[in-house]
Amino acid sequence: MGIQLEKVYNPAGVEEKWYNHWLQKGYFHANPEKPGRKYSIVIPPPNVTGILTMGHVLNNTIQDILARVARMRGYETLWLPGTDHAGISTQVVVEKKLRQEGETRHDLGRERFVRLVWDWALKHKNIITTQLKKLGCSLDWERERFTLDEGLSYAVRKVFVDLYKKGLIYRGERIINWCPATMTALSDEEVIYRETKGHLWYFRYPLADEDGFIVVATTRPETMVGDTAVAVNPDDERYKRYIGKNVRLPIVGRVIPIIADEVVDPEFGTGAVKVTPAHDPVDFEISQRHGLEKVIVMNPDATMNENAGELICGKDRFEAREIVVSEMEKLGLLERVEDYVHNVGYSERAGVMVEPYLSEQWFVRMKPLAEPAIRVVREKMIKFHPERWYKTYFHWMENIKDWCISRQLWWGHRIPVFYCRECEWQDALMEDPDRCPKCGGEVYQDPDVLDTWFSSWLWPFSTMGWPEETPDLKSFYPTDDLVTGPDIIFFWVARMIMAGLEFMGDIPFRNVYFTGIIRDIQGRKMSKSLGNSPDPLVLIEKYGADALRFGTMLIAPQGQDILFSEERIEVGRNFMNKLWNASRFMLMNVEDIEEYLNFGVEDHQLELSDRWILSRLNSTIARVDEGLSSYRFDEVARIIYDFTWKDFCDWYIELIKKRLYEGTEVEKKVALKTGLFILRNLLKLLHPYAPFITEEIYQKIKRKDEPDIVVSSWPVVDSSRIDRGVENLFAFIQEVITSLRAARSEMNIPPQTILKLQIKTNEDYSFTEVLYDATVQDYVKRLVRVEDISISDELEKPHPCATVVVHGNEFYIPLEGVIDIDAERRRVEKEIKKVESFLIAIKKKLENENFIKKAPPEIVEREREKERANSEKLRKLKEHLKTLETL
RNA sequence: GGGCGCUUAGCUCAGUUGGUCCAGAGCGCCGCCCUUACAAGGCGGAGGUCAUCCGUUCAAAUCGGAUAGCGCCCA
Repeated sequence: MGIQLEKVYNPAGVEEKWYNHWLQKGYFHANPEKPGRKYSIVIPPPNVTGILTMGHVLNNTIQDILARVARMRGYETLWLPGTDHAGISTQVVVEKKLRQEGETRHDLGRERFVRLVWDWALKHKNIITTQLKKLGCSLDWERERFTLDEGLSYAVRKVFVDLYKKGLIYRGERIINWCPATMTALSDEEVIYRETKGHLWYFRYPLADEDGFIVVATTRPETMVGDTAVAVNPDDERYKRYIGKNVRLPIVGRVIPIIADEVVDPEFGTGAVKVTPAHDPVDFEISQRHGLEKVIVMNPDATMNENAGELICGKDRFEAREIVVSEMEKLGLLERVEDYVHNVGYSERAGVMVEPYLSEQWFVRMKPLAEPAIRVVREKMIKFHPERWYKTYFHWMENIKDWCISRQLWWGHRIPVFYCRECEWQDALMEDPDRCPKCGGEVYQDPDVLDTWFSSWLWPFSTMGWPEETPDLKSFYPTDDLVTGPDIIFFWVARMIMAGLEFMGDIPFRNVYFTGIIRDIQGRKMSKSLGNSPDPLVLIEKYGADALRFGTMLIAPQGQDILFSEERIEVGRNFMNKLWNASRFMLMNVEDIEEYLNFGVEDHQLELSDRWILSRLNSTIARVDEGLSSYRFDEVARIIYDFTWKDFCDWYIELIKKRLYEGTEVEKKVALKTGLFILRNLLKLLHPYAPFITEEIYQKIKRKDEPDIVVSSWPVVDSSRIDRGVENLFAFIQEVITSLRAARSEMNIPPQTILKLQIKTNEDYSFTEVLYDATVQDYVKRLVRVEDISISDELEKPHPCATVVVHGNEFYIPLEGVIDIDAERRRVEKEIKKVESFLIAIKKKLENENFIKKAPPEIVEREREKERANSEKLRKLKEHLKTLETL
């Protein structure tokens, strides 16, 4: 009875079985010594503490597709896994946990705290790596890395020391973004600007040496206690006479100068602004130009410090704001308050308002690193997909600012700089020193750690063993593709390019594919707080990993954000089930698979449907290859989907049933062999998208000595099998069948009713001859449910009947007995209307002299042909309508 | 303020170099069917002035410009 499969595909069990099998066979392990072509990708390391999100599903499915295709194409393929220690967010999570137990990290001390975070991180790392395995990712787990690994930490230290010696790392006092919640500095990229409703307060600052005052507008009243000047634009006529005079700062009583500086926008507020050098980046610049004093008025936790004066010392910045405003009002110095919407920076991780804060931090000088990184992208040594990200990249790179890399955290790579307690000595070193090399005094290490991205930017080569010259680096660097979200183009992509060029002397990757961002169906970003972020593991359990992957790919157009809804995954599941059942059908007709695979088919034994499906298969392979090489993963998914469902299932399988059930032994074998050939290739094309189900089915239809699908060979286009003639002929037959089915349905003829059919052919049209072919007539009989066909070029039209016209040929369905004349009349009238409006459009074209003159001849000819066929169709339909009316 | 993107069927989106799809798919909707691979299915159907306006062209959903609305990034 053939090989039996379950009626419904059930992914549970199947997925784990094959993943373990693949791992056990070592298919994902890359050998750098193996001769031949290499392919490599490094994973964008997910946060250790993270869990799999839909974003990861999208991103890693694409990488897996690339890796699996490369593997099947015979490349020695490395997809390198790993995780990121995610400095701030990990430390925040563990501190929060500690707080619930009533402790702080300071209670534990640095060493114990870091150990605690390590435990936590390692525990979580397994969660995300297990999830990636569930998704089916073909990662080389023997090479798994973590940014705090010994090897990677060594690379980080070496890079720091090298850059320090080169003078590209320096320590300086600057305005940085300070996160008062986590009490650390942040880089510019870690600040998110959000439009925020606030106010503009107009304060009167009394002149110091005469009556009157100057009015300044500010959004941050609490910082006024740190003002060391008032600034106006030098060209502002209103204020020219004040420049050089002084004001007495209310509340604190300090006398500060009125200065002129170009950056002051006369349009903002009153045109006079307060200058608070220690709490505003622009004011800091002004202070540098004018030699102003910088007064820090806040503590690291954003409470006001003793410099702020008694009134607000110790108060939180927002409380201080209210106190200052009411005090100013009390003093009669508050002129007015306006509503004001402005962009305010928030900490990416902690979500609180970032404080521009003067402090001493470590920086990387970026300009010298950026220059070559701009060049390699400009010269297209690295390509971006889609291309529009070039512009974003260049804009950022050309306006690059120094990178603040020190963080006041404990979790991370400690800055390898040592200071002497006795003398001025300081240095960055690869080995921890015992004593000061200069004076022999006691030394201590800088307490801060490095920005997490300071290790991530080395990822493409630090994971491969750099600074050692390893075989991995030789074989797999530069990597081929990087797949990531555009949200980290600055954080990560740009910096990796700089690091690759600086330390490897070569680009880190050849192509960057930027995915879209997954949103919910309303277009909102997925977030924990909205609760709109589905758990991919739940989806995998419900629908299977293949369905999740395929469904996601189907809706992920290049460079566009993706609106996710679970229904999309159902589409994936339904497709897997369809494939499963098509395979089930093929297999239930097979007793012994080897027998069929060994059966040789001669070309003349192929039927029209065989030639057609072989042609379709090969053009499908070509389109899939093309789609993959242009990173059109959604399009490739659609091409495979359509070929499988429409061409293979709806048409081909339906057409071979006659041979399987009623054909000779040879006919049956030819049909099955061809069908299995199609199925085998189809499974291979689909495997990168849906690795599990394709392996499960392939195992049942492969020869015992053939390799598993995961390491089988990628289908190659056989262009001798692409036959446009056959495809056109078949399209005609499809049109005949579809038109007859539509007629049936519109006349409410129940599916059980078997019809008779008479065909009056018209030899003036190109495909007519094929209608006399017995095989083709069988196609029509089976798919339209007709039992008897009579055919001739001169045929008496039966009365009453339904008439369908396709390419000049008339198809009569005798309607004796249970016919519905009114339905046929309605149907024909509708059809006539359609043809008429089409003809009007064509005639309009053909009557246009310019069209005849200027359009290419073949286009004109095509239109003429359309006109001829449709005029004839119209004439015949009208005739038919007349006969119907006489009834 | 600068840059980028989007606007096609009720919903979500395809439509790669302008003319062989009188505009396609999935979901939803309507009708008929549990036809021995599949009801997670089959067959058929309804539904769109391709945001608006102007232009280029023999020909525009497709190219150019302007407008409107939405979204993102940067300052």
